[in-house]
Formats: sequence, structure tokens, C-alpha cells
Amino acid sequence: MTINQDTFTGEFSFTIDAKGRVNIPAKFRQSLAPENDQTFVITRGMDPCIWVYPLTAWQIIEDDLKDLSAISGINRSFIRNTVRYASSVTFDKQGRIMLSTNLLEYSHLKKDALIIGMVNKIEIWDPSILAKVDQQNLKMDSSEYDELADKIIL
Amino acid sequence: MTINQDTFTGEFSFTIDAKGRVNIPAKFRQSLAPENDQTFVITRGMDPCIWVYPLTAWQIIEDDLKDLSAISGINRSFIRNTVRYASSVTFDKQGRIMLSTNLLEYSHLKKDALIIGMVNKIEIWDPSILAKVDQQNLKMDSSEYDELADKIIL
DNA sequence: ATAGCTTACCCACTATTACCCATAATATAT
DNA sequence: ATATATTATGGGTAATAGTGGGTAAGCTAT
Repeated sequence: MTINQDTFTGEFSFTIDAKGRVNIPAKFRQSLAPENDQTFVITRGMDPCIWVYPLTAWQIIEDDLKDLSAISGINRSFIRNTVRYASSVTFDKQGRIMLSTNLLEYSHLKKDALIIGMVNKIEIWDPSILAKVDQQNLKMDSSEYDELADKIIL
Repeated sequence: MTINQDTFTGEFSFTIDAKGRVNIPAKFRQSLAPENDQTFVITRGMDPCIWVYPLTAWQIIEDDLKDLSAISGINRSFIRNTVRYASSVTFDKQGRIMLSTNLLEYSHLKKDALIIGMVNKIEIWDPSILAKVDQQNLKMDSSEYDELADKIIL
């Protein structure tokens, strides 16, 4: 069965060990295209979570960043803040990646991690933080949410 | 593991020792293409920080400068100010480079250094200076920043 | 030339990381 | 069901990374 390469769906619970390692769900590892050399790029999400990109997807972002002129200060700030927290990680023989303390603190992750497929990327959340953020978004923009559902859900 | 050569991402904290040496993060040293002969070119950044180029990337800049006509005074000034503060540095067996007092003063670096991958170059910042500059840029042009994010982030 | 300073090269220590093996639980196959 | 493979998790250890410092060679200026 050939699952769509580099697309991720579903939710998985994992534990972060004392060394800061988490397992990437086997399903996600298998749908990672071979060109990625078993490596992801992890970085800060726009929400307080960790974003995980297939290497090749991240390289597209990098290529776009290279095209931005360095003359503009705002461009430089944007490149810095986009790239700053990103690091490429290859998973070990057990399928785990290492998370930096920086990213762990940013996402408030401690022991339990919720790993969620977001189609073209993966998110790693602390369960309680996710609940809070989602609840807040829905409270603020529930009508917008419904419009989206109306447009997209079959 | 074949990471993109001569591209740098991520943030690293280092200390500048009494002799003015800083370590180049191992990850950056490894992604430096062999043609560079373990040497970078360091110079003043457009922000108050140090810019670090792979040698071959800097040589492209020099080639472009050669093509500028020397008839024009503005050309001569541009060439002068671009090249003036640049010097090539090879890292030692421990992976460190030496920073000139000139560059240290320009970037207000004292003991702590934040080394940031900027895709095709590297920046060395004093942490407190970086915070100030970034904050100022974002305050001034936050809408421009959001536009960039919308265009580039996957 | 020589004193004084700077630079390049060498060695040493410590903490972190990468790599390996082990186990328990789950899934797959015969 | 029983055997076999695959997952998720824990932990040990050797290699590496980052940091500090010593010393000899090279410059600079008198």
C-alpha cells in the first residue's frame, strides 16, 4: 500500500524520555519520502507547539528565504526569526528524535506529548496546552470556523 | 547524512574567551563545503553584528565588485566599505575562529555570543543587542512582517 | 637586536550527544 | 494459538563538542 508521501494525518500519544527524545509515530516515519534521508526539521510553531517538517519541505522555505533581499531590516528580522529555532534531526534506529531544551520550554512539553498530523507537517503538543489554545480559538472565531467547515467538509 | 552544503540554520550560544576566540557550532562546520578549506570570511553586518560567509560565497561578492567601474566615485566608496572590514579566518583544531577587536567593538560583543544561521550566511550577535534590534524592527514594520510570513511559511 | 605583544598550535577537562543493546507490549503471520 | 516481527521505551557507553589554558613562533617598535 502506497500512502501519500510526506502527508501526515492522525493523532498519537507519546512520552518524552529523560534525555529529551520522542518517538515519531511509525506511520509518519513510513510516509516520509526517502529523499528526506530520515530527517525532519523541527522548529517553533505559530502556536505554542513544535512544528516538524520533512527536510525537503523545509528546504523550499529556505530557498524562498534566500531570495529575500538583505538590504531590508525587516527581511533580515524575518529570516532570523524563521530560521533561528529550526534544526534538522535524523531519527535513530528506534525512530526517535531529540528535542532541544529551547523547543521543550517554548512548547511547555514535559512528559506527555500529543503528535498530530497536519497534512504537510506534524505538530507536537503538550496535551493541556492544546486544549486551552483550541478552546480559545473556537470561542473567538466560531462563526469563521463554521464557514470553513461549510466550504471544505464533504 | 547529506545536509545542504553551505546553508546554516539554528541558534547556538557560545562564549568568547579572553583571547577573542569563538567556537563555530559543529553543525555549521560540518555543513561548510570542503572547497572552503575550513575558512570563513567575517565582516561587519548591516545590523550591529558580525557576518560570517563561507569563503566561496564571499569570493562571488568580490567578483561582482571587480565588475564595478572604478570611474564612479560612488562605486569606489561602495567597494571600499564592503571590503574594508572583511578578513578570512580558518578555524583551529577545536573549531574556533579569532575575532578582531574592531569587529568585537562594532558588534558590542563581550562574553556571550549568539550565533545564528541565516541560510546562506551566519550572524554573531550580542544577545541583548539582538533583542533590541529585532524588537525595533517588528514594532516598525509588523504588517510587512506578517505579509512575508503569509507568503513563505508552509 | 631585543623586549613586549600577538598569534598559531597544542594539550586537557567536562558535559553532551550519538550509537548501541535490552525489554516489554503490540501487531502480523503461519 | 504460537511463533515472529515490529513498536515504544529505557538505559549504558564511547565519541564528540565546547571551553580553558600553555607555549613557542612571529611581529612591532624602539
